[in-house]
Amino acid sequence: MIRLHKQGEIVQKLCEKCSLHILCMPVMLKERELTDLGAIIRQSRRLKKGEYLFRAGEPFTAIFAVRTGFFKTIVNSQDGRDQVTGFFMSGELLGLDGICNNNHGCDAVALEDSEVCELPFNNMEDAGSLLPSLQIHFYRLMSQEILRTQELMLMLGNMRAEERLAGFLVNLSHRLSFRGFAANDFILRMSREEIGSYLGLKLETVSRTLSKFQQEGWIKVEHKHIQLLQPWMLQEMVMHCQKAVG
Amino acid sequence: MIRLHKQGEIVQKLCEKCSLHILCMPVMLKERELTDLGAIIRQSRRLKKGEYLFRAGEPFTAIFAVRTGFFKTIVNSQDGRDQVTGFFMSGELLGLDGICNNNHGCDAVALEDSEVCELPFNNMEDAGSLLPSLQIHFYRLMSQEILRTQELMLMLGNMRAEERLAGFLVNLSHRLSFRGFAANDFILRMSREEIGSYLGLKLETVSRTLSKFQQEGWIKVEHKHIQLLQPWMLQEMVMHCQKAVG
DNA sequence: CGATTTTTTGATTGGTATCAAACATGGTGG
DNA sequence: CCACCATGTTTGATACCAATCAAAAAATCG
Repeated sequence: MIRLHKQGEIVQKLCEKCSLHILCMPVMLKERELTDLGAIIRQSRRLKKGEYLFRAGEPFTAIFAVRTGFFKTIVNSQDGRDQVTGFFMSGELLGLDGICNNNHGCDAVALEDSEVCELPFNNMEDAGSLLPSLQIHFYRLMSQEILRTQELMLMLGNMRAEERLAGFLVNLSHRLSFRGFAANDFILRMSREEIGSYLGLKLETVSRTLSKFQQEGWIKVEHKHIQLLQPWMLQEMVMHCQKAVG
Repeated sequence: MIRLHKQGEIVQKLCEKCSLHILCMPVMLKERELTDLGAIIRQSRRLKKGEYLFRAGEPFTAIFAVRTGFFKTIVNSQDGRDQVTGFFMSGELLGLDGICNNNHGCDAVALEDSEVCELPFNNMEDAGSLLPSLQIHFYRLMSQEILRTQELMLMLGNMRAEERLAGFLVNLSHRLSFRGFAANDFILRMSREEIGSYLGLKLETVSRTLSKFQQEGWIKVEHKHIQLLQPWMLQEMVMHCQKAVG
């Protein structure tokens, strides 16, 4: 938990749902450990829309937790084609794929003015040996990222355009509501093209599919403002998709 | 390194390239640490072809390193469709996605008679605090798994059937050669359908594409026996694919 | 050897990409 | 404040790749 912030209460609320909560809330820890942990989280960093938090290939020194704002990550293939591999909102972690080779495996770009907490990885290592529970917590976070990419693989490998987009909207809705935002009324921070890249579709297909969902009465689309009118229909589509269409 | 094995030398050779090498080779560690580490790796376990090492949902207690043989992992989607998410050969790690929720996120099935080393995760936690370098090594392994799935996502999201299969063969070739096997002459341990599931293709497409590669003279296919005659052509196809086809 | 499973190959269908053009949006500078 | 341009979005027509349906051939297993 970052201290000395003007809007202390708001920050605390954000932090409650953060993956790094345990690192920031020394209250739960013993007195001795508290002092040791003081230096783990470094002061937050602000980024303007479009700014890069890090780029693929840059030396890896820290992991980041989104405090406010929205990010995307992009992997660059050898031949210039690149793909969005994730969208990250407050409380979510960026940069875990950099640990492996000591340099970042993807670009991270702010999709709106944002703020992140920086966790230098060296401190992390030290803290891990001091606090076994922290080490395990961190294993969990990394494992969760593996689960996330597995789910995405399932979408990319098995699902049709409509199912992928439905899955995307439902997932976004869940994550927003978990963080206390409206589940069925939100602003898309990313372009149609970025959604397409993430889902392995072309931007025209994304646009067409959103229009179709609107015609069906399942959602309301006003540019980037999305309302889920019948979210259960989207959920349905992700679950047994071949029936819903065939 | 498992001791007291009949074919000591062969085992040692296999272990040299194993991800868990560092856990098994106490030679590199100080005397005191050696004793502590004695109990980390548990005796290996044998599985017959078709046997499950673990199933999705089962309580997670250990991570496994393939010692000999070949495995696939499968994620089950809610509606019954499932997808192969990886193939694992000797030295590679299975079960990392189970840490997150304390139960396994996928099935792991032996594709031939196999043997694994079992690493109880509790021991792992203890060992991590004793040996910081070990903890970091383990972070690296998990990060590597994230990188692997990212690469696969790129294939599933961006590539055409030919490119995916070329990428698959090249990847297999690299991993085999890293472990001292022939790079351009190997036996596929999995069926066409399993390859298809992994690559987001139907088995017919896999079969057709292999036939096409053979007609081009790039590979030789004899059932499960594959020879790469012009591996650079496959590599080429993965790198700048649109040119090679358009 | 026969039964079952896997693989190959062909014909057709269908979903998404591609190409193209109109339209809306948001930011910039006059 | 508005005109303007660059960018992003929608929608339509067409093309193409891979899925599907189908059937024969080959391999595996008991």
